[in-house]
Amino acid sequence: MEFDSERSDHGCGEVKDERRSDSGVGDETHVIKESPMTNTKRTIPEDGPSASTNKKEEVDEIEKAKAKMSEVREENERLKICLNRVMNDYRTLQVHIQNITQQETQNSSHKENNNLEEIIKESELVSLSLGNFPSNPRNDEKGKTQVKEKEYEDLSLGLDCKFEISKSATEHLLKPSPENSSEVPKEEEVDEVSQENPAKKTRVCVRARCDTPTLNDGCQWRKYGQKISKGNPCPRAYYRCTVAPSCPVRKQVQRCVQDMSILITTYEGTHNHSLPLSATAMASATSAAASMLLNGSSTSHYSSMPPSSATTTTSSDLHGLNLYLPNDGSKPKQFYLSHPTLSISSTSQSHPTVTLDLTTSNIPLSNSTSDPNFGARLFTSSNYNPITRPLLYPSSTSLNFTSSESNAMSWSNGFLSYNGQPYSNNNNRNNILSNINNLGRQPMENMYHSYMQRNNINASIPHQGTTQHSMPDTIAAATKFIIADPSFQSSLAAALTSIIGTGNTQGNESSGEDSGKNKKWGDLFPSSSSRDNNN
DNA sequence: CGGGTTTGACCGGCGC
DNA sequence: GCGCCGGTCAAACCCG
Repeated sequence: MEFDSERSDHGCGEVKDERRSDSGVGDETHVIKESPMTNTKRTIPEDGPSASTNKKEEVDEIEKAKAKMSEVREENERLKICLNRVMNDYRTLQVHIQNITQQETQNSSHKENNNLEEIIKESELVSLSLGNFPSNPRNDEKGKTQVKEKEYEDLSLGLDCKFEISKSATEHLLKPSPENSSEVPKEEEVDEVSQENPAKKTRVCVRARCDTPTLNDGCQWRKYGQKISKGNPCPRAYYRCTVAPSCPVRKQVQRCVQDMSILITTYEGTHNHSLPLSATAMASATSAAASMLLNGSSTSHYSSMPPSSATTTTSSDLHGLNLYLPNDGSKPKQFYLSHPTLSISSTSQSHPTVTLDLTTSNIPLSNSTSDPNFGARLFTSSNYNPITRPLLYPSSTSLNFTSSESNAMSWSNGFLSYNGQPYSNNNNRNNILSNINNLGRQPMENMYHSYMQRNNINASIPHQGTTQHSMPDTIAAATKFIIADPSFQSSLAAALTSIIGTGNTQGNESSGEDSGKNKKWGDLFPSSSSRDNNN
């Protein structure tokens, strides 16, 4: 509850400040904070008896303030440089991945023409789902890579993830000319197209435990309708975003029929305005989830599972990574990360839907296994075929998923560590842990190269199914993926933020005991700063 | 009184 | 073509 009020306090009123700090990257904030201090200090020596010493102190204070400001400026500069570097790395790696994907496609095309056609079909299906694509058929390889690039951009636009990195990176990729600075026409274009094809927008469904009627996601919503939907006695509420009057974003809120404490929130559409920080967290999560789905839609890796049942959670590759253990029959085993449960699934309805399962429950949700360790179940359930997605250069990351039970995996400065309780359903625990640790000790560059190599290897191995990877490979692959994909890190962080928030609403709030609760975004993912500090 | 919610009516897509 | 169902509209209502 405290969290909710805090979030709402930091709601839309904060947008202005964030926008301001975008240009100055925090300079002004510091100036504003410091100037009253210096002002009050200045008034002291006028009344004081020893004016010279006080003046000296005043000068010292001013000098300190100046030094601090310059430090902040330097830090801002460092961050900018780091940001640029990340963007460059992102572009480079995306080109790499595209080349690899092209090679894979070419290699497998003569073997698996039918499947490739299916992939292309499904790729276009997802493209349509965003409502942002021209419907031109793309038959050549170049066209397909352009599709992927466009998909990536459209997802980020269509699902509200409008961070400067991804946006500018995709802009650079798509239009190398420097004339892309104007964002407004692009958004208008996107909105126009999406309005042209409103029935095929991708939706992002967020499942989270929440006592409140709606999930507090940082945006302002106005309820415009309520319906009893079939198969669920709980009414479904329809909300419209009211942050901007013309914002087309809508969300549906409904209680889960199996567990009334679970709130199912489905987002649809594109915000045509800046988002508050708390809203960008959720938008980031949904965008990352959707991008995982989307990027999993057009690869030459594919599951043997037919894209049949609409809502069945099945095992599939995640960016070429199978996060499921080999099936022992019915129950899929999952990759336990830490406290919150995060799953990503998709359904193939009229709206392709990505589901972020942020519930932290012992109660099995959908068809997942029980979750004795409150582990973060990380899996995809995609009816689309996976893809070798563009990878960001893995920056030096500190991704800490420490739970209250202290059984957690954590990334710190590019190294993965695992503390406390192990993997529950695993006999090869030591192998896994050693594998993880070995993996974690690799420099990030080596990790990337090894990943690329493995990708090439995997490209030559025909995929018989989605459960062919060994468990250590699964963990390693998942680890690599998470490390390498900042958007997914954002997703996880947003999920954690959301979980922490809902946890508070459930009366689990303690005054700062929770290690994650008071952590800021940058504390969770100080990737840019930590990397820069290494220089 | 303005803004948000409620709720019945209406519309369009889809399956039979 | 018909009916079901999800989604939206808009008038009435509520609340601060």
